[in-house]
Parts: sequence; C-alpha cells; structure tokens
Amino acid sequence: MTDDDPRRAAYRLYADQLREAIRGGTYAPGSKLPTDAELAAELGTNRGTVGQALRVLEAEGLVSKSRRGTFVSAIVNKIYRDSTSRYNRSKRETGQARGAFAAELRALGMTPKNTTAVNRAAPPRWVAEILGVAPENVSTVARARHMLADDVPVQLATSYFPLDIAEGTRLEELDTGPGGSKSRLAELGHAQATVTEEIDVRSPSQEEAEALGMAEDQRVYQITHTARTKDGRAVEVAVHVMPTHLWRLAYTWDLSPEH
Amino acid sequence: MTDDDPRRAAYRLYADQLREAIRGGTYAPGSKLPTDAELAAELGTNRGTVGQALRVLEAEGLVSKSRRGTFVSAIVNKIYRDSTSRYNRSKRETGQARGAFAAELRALGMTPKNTTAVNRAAPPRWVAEILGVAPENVSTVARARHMLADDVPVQLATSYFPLDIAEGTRLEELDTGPGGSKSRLAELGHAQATVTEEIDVRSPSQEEAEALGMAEDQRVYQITHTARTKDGRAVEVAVHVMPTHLWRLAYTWDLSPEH
DNA sequence: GAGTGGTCTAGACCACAGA
DNA sequence: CTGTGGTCTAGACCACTCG
Repeated sequence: MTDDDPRRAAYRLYADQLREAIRGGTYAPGSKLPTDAELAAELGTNRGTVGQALRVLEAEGLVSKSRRGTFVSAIVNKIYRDSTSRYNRSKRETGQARGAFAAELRALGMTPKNTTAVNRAAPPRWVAEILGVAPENVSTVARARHMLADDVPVQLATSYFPLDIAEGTRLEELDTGPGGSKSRLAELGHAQATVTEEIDVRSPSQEEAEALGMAEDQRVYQITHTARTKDGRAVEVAVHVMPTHLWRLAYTWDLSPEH
Repeated sequence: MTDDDPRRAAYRLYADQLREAIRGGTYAPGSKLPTDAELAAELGTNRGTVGQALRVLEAEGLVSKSRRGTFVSAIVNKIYRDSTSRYNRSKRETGQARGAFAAELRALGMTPKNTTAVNRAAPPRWVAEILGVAPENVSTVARARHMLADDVPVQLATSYFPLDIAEGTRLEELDTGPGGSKSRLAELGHAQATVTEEIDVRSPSQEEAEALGMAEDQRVYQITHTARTKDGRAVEVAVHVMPTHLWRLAYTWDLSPEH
C-alpha cells in the first residue's frame, strides 16, 4: 500500500504516512518523534529522505524540528479570529472587545498573555501612504504587541496612529484605558466609522520567524487593518502578523438593506 | 561567496540573491532562468544547493520549475478579492456582481475565463454539517467552477445548495440567470440575509495542485462562504480554493450604529 | 562527549520535453 | 537523443543541546 503512485516521490509518501500517524494519534501532540535515523531505518530509507519528509510536515506546522529532536506540535486547534464581532461597538463598550483575544484563547483552554511597547516611530512606507503622513519622519505613535498563548508566541501586532492625533494623549501610554484606543480616538474627535482588513499570506522575515518561533518555510498572514473616520481619513493602521497554521479567520456581514 | 551570516544556510543566501535579482528585473516575468547547473557554476556551488534555493522561491510562488527549466512567474500583481463589495446587493441587482471576478481581472489587464459544471452530489462531511443535510446521501446540488486568468487557473470554487431547495430549479442549470444564484434563492423564498466567510490556509491536495498548476509546496486559501436566511438556515455553502501567492483578500465594514 | 538535526558535496539514475 | 530538473543515496562536517 505504500507503492500506489510511482509518480509521487518517496519523501512525499513518507510525509503522508507520518502525517497520518500523527493525526491518528500514534504520536501525541507535544511528544517527541524518533530520530531521523531511526525513522529512516523503520521506513527503509536514509536520513536525508526522512529529513525531506519531515520538512514538508514542518512547513505545514505539524511538527517542529530542533537540535533536540523532532516534536509534534502542541497546538492542534486553530485559534479563531472573528474580525467583525471583534470590532463590534457594543462589545467594545462593554469591555468585551478588549478581551477578544483572551476570550478566544480561553475557549481553547489556553492561557493568553501579551506584552506591549509604545514608541514614536517612522512607519513602513506603505503604512505611511495609507495614513497620509511623511514616510521618512517620525510621524506616528506605534503600539507593538506580542501575543502569547500558553507562553507560545502566536501573533505580532503593531498599531500606527498619526502623531498629530496621538501625540501627548493616552494613546502613548501603555494602558489606553476602558474601550481601548478606539474609544480614545472617538474622544479626540476621530471616531472610527469604517474598517478595512486586507489579507496577504507570505513568508515570514527572519526576524518574524524568530519572534514567532516558527520555521522560515512556514507562512504568515499579514492583516492590514485600516480604520477611517466618516470623512474617510485613516486614523489607525494595525498590522497583524500571525502563523497561518495557528489561526483561522472569519468575517460576517449582513446582506440586508443597502449593504 | 557572500559570507555575512554564518548562521544562515547557503541555500537561503542564494535564494535571497535570486529573489533580489528577480525583483530587480535581472530576470523578467515569464522568462527562463539559467539551468540549475549553470547557476551553480555562477554561484560557486553545486546543483543540489541551487535546487534547494529555487525550491524556496517556488514555494513563494516567485518561480516555477518544470522539466523544461525554471521560469519566473508571469503574474506579478496579486488579484484582489473584496468580499464585502462583491456580495453587495445593489451591485448584484445591476448585474455587476456577476462580473466581480471578471472586473477584478480586467483591472489588472488580464483576460478572465471560467467553466462551470453542475451536478447532484454528496458534499464533504463538514459542508453537510453546515447545511444540515445527510452527509452520506446525494443531498445537494453542486456547482463547480474553474476560474482562469489569461488561461492560467487561479481558483476552484464549488457551491453547494440543499437538494430540497435547489432540485428542479434554475440552480441546476448552467446559467442561473440575472442576479445569479442569490436572486434565484430569493425567488424561492430563501433570501440570504447574512454571510460568513471563514479563511484557512493549507497545503493543496494533489488534485488541487494539479488543477491549479501549482507546486505542492505552495499554499492555498480555503474560503468557506456560508449564506443564511433571516431564520438562520444555511442555504448555500461555497468553498473557494485559490493559491495564496495569487490573491489578496479584503473585507470592509461599518462600525456605525449597532454594528 | 555523545547525539541530534542542518547542511553541503558528489554521483547516480529516472522521467519527461523538445529538437 | 539530449538536456533538464527530480530524486535518492552515501558520506562528511558542523553547531548546538544535554547529560
């Protein structure tokens, strides 16, 4: 049964076998796989070919390899991110939105944690373009967050606010207070009216891969979240970077009246 | 022999170099790269290492390898899919929605094309669950589309409708008529009120990879588009599969009143 | 120091596309 | 028939981790 399709490379067949074994529970989440050499012996091939097979599974996020050995990924269920309800005003005002990430994680039985760093910075050129600020200058307040689940990094998110709006406001403090940055913007006369999220999938940069503890062969979502006032001015751009194998995204909307 | 970072593997450095060369225009879109052996000689390494480097670029969708040689990808700009405006009722009624895909492609100077096949089928188990139909039976009408851009396949989309709704209606014909399937459902008393799209990224199956002309190391979006009536009944599930390196997704919504 | 995966090299054979 | 990338094998050295 191992020799169905002669077109299919051996390492892909081994990858299929190992994937099945993992899904089937032969190797539990978090457990250590046999060494490449042992697997090679079991499967009747050599270390290089097994390494190739395991690299396929690593790219899928199913295993992670290190000098200590190969391990089955501990996180099995993807984290669910529902953007539309996340930014729902009623939830925000009752303080639920603030814990959207936390609630999603607790639903999976995981412990959320995150760190925030605030500073003034020159945004990436393409973000500057959206915000309509000078790309070379220190023209924004940047709030950079690292989000962890069970102490595993799962998302990097940086929000940029135009400096002329955010300068000297609570948006520069670590804790933006009840309702979060969106409530603060509203108080400053820049209430957000519409939101756009653009989704891309790409390879992580070397730095991102390191910060997220992922292999460079894996992929990240890059979500560009742009909030605009009623006049159409962009007052916040948030860039979310997260491994694709850890997240599922969702959007909901009505088809009712004009929409 | 650029020996900047001893941590970074040679094949990644070569991949970086070649990526730069392609982005910089040294190799034009659609053109053929030197053979692996030639590149190996130029770079002072061997065929295997060059192959590894090019595999990285192939996984990113930047080049495609075949028995005929390695070619720079012809499609440079990603196709833009704005789901919220795509399913906007006013556009749909004026017939614009029908051409959403076509319009997006023409904006990029590409020629759209697509084929449709309709049949009654048993849906995947998880689709059956959403629709609330029997998973083992032929319980749906399935409309399978292949979408091409400049004769290159760029998306596979299959819509499932419960058989008890769609049986014997225009939903079983190749041309669903003005306004498309959504208008037909409305006429049948099953007007769609809300839509949810769930986004996953995964490896393509062997069949999908072949149908989409992509490498198995590349990734696809899987978008599960569920439309429900006001009562909450799911009346359509559409599954879209498309290579991540060819598409950018977008969603827009208002933060107004209750939303 | 032993064990592990990472990488590179070298060479061989294969299947397929094109002249 | 020839050239191409695909793959497999075998062996070597490396860097890192852990006991």
